Amino acid sequence: MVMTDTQKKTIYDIAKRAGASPSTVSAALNGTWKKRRIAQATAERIIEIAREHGYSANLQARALRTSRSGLVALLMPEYNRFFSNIAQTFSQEVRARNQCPVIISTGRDPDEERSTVADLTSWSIDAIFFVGTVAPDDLSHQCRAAGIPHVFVDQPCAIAPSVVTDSRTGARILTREIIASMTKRGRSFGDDSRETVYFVGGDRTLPSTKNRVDGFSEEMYAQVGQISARQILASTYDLEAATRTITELYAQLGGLPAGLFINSDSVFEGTLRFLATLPEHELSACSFGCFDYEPFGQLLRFPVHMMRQRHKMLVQRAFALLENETPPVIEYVQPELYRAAD
Amino acid sequence: MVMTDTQKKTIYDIAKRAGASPSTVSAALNGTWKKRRIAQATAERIIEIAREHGYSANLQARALRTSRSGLVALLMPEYNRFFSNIAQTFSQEVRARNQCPVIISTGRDPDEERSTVADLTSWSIDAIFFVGTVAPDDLSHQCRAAGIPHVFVDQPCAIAPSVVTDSRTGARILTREIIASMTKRGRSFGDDSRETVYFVGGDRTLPSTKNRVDGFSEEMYAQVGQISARQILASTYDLEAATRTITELYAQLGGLPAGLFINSDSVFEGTLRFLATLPEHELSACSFGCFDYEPFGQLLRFPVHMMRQRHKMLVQRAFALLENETPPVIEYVQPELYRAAD
DNA sequence: CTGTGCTGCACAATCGATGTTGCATAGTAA
DNA sequence: TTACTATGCAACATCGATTGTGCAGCACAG
Repeated sequence: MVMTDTQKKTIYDIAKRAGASPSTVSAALNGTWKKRRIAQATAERIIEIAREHGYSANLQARALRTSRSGLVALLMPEYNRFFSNIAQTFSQEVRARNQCPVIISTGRDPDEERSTVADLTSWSIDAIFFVGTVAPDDLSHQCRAAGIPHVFVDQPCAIAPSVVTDSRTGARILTREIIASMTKRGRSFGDDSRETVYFVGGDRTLPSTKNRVDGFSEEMYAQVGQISARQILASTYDLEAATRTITELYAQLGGLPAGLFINSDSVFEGTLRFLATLPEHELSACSFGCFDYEPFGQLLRFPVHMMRQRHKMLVQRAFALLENETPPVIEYVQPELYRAAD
Repeated sequence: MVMTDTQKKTIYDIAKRAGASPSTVSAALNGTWKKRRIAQATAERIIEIAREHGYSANLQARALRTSRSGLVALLMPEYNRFFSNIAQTFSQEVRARNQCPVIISTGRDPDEERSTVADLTSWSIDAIFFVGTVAPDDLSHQCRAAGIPHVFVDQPCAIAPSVVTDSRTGARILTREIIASMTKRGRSFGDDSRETVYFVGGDRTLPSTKNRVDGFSEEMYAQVGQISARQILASTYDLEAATRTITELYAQLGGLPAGLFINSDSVFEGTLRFLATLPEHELSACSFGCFDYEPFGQLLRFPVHMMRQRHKMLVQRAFALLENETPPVIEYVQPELYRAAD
């Protein structure tokens, strides 16, 4: 056996070995030989030789020629639990379609997002999935200009197909659960500003947070008859900031409120850094709900109700929208309530 | 303003607009114009025109010509907490080098790993980082054959540069901590098979688990004078399997053992699914250690000591090895102990 | 006025795969 | 025998950027 492994094989090499022309080899290897009236025997012989020599096509060359790369990209803000789940499902779905998943995190930076999309278009990417992006409309325009099919997940875009969790309904249900839990604990809504539910974390300029705030407010209003702007502490998803927010709230109220609506996994973690310092009885007097699912949340020293976003469904619906070349619609996926044992 | 956004710009278009030749445009735009003795004024004019027209290079064409893609890949088994952290750091480092990170999960499937590497070589990838791969030697051979620089992280390879956590030492330290915690709880090592520490989870055929088992065993032997094979329950990283394992152990022992060495995040989660069903006093009688860092682990109803792998350091050292073209060495990074308040 | 050297750029080959066009040969009908 | 079609394949242009080579034009020395 000659060690020719390090030498790159091209269709020209294979053509020489097979005594055929490069174009015949190309046709044989990419499956179009039937269309191109290559004899089956010839095709099979070429395929065999290619296999023997460990040939694999140069994908740059192919992409340059066909202007299709076989790459499908996923842009997401960061690698937290939710996004990682999305990424995992995305990878599987792309691979199932015989394409190559490319996953890129842009850290919630709009400039980074823009330049990444520019990069991707330079790679003649076949499609882009945007998850939780900051500036959907700009990105959609960019893609449209480059003729790249794209879809938004978890963050709606007015001018492109989107699949999002129904945050408003989810937030209503979660709020209802928190209130029910409060009642079980014998807390009732009073004049004391501690005796109510506070909404912590997220970014109100983003639709998902906005919808959760809306759902929260609606349910509060429906059940309690009032809701104050002071109850909404939603300015960022940042973990450290969440720790500060809850610490300040605690100081200001002179203790924990009767209920906490925690927006997202990262806020959950940040909040817990403070909560972990509190004595048992303070924690068990408060009712917690988290809009995100965190398995470890089931196992804390106190019950936490959670809304689980159905990441698999989100991704699969997104593929469906993409493949049907749907016009700009927003499709909603209902989240699931995880009800803690109170 | 003419809307020419959808038209793809090439150096030929720019050349026409600038009244220059494509090669001059190329040199101006890719920064080699000085080497190629293009007048600064010409270069600047071309650059300006290109910016006006929103030109961006066709990366396929560049890669085809130069056989360098600007892509750097990370292969990892799945998106758990540890790997996601690695991915995050990796992305930042790659971007800081003006290259494009490509992250792919292969689900611990050797065939998938092989075919993915084959794909990547077809993309003339510039370098590959392997994290927690199943068959390092095969992969290294593949890369070597294709002339692709590569490095292994968290899983050593005998024939390529590797950066791994010092699992043996880490496991010794964690075991020491568990034993100390047991002593505080007034548990001592006796004939009763409950009165000792059990090692749960992981895959002994993999070096990292093997080293942790070794470290665990050494420390047990050093402190207690004996260690039995029955104490090692390490056959898989699977989450569900971990739940079964701890359930069976509990049934078999008639309760929790005095100490548990939990190997990895996923095993932690699986174990907790069972532990969450137990009453408080049983949990507080057992000493827990986890070889992985899980922020929520600090916030459970019982203390858990954790070894935190330093993912940032791992990735940065891996880049260093790659860039210095180090010969096959294994570099060790010490993990950090998180000591729970007992 | 010729020769030498430098500056500034254009020309053309090249990377590897694709696909259109065209040219032989064989087979069939008239 | 002639005309026509179908078959099987090779030639060649092409995708867009890179890069080795060549050639004007100019300055300056001899």
